[in-house]
Amino acid sequence: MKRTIFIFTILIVAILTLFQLSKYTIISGDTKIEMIIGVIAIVFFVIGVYMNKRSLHRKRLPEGSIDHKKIKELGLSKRECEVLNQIATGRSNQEIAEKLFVSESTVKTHVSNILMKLDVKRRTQAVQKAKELQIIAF
Amino acid sequence: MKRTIFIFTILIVAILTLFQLSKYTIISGDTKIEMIIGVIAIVFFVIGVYMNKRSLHRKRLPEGSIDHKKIKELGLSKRECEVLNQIATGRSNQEIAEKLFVSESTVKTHVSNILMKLDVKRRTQAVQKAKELQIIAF
DNA sequence: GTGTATTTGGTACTTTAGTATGAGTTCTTT
DNA sequence: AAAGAACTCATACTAAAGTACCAAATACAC
Repeated sequence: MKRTIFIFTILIVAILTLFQLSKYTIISGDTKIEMIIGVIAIVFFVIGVYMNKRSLHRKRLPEGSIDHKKIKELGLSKRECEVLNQIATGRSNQEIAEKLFVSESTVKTHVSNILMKLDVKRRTQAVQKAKELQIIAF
Repeated sequence: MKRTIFIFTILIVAILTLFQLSKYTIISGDTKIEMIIGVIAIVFFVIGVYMNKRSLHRKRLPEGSIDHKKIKELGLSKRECEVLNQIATGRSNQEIAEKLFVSESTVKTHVSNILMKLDVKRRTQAVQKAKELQIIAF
């Protein structure tokens, strides 16, 4: 949020400077008007492209925001959600165990519970359903 | 492609018109230079936003269409792609076999080849990678 | 502090997934 | 028609994944 304010401040300053500059140059009369207009056009075009990109990014990334209501409905615990996300990245039980510093048995228990709660039979289906329900960040 | 040329033509015409208009108005001397610059700035800002949106849309929406080049690069056959899509829906080898009217052995062979070509070890990873490479419709 | 839910872990077992190898069939390309 | 790629299927095997059942440590609310 601080960065946004910072960027906007710089932007406004830049715009005002451009305005002043253009006025000043016109009065002195030794620069062609086309040049100034060209510069302004390019600058604002770039600004337009840049700001649009930023706003679109902001909309895309927070799709990572998860449906916490549905998670509660399904009764998924924190740990189970972690495991579910690990499954979604394509990791094996063994790899998940190493990543979360627990035994493979524990992971298997979690996986079993996840499959039950999501009402599916395989981990691949779990990933599919989790995506549909938007309870994972993918 | 035709539409792109059409849009660009209109754009260039609009820009030239603006230039001429600005020059004309300055000569007549009864409009303030700030107004003209402001209009140009706004117009080019809008153009920037619009064009950026279009180019981004072109990249995002046809994600439903698959990267056929990459499929060829990887050497994936038609059947293998079908199996890959089935895997992505969370189906088991047995279920895929029934869906495609072949034996489970055949499916296993396909899956093995897919894993090799995608350079992964598990079907869950294959789904993950296939999504990244945009070779499945998900 | 008592009870409930979570997290952890184990054993034993069944099922599914994946590998390796070989081979017959179909389809296309030259 | 011959070569090569793609598709098919089988057997035998190893490796994961998943189930069932149990149990202890921890956390947390009441």
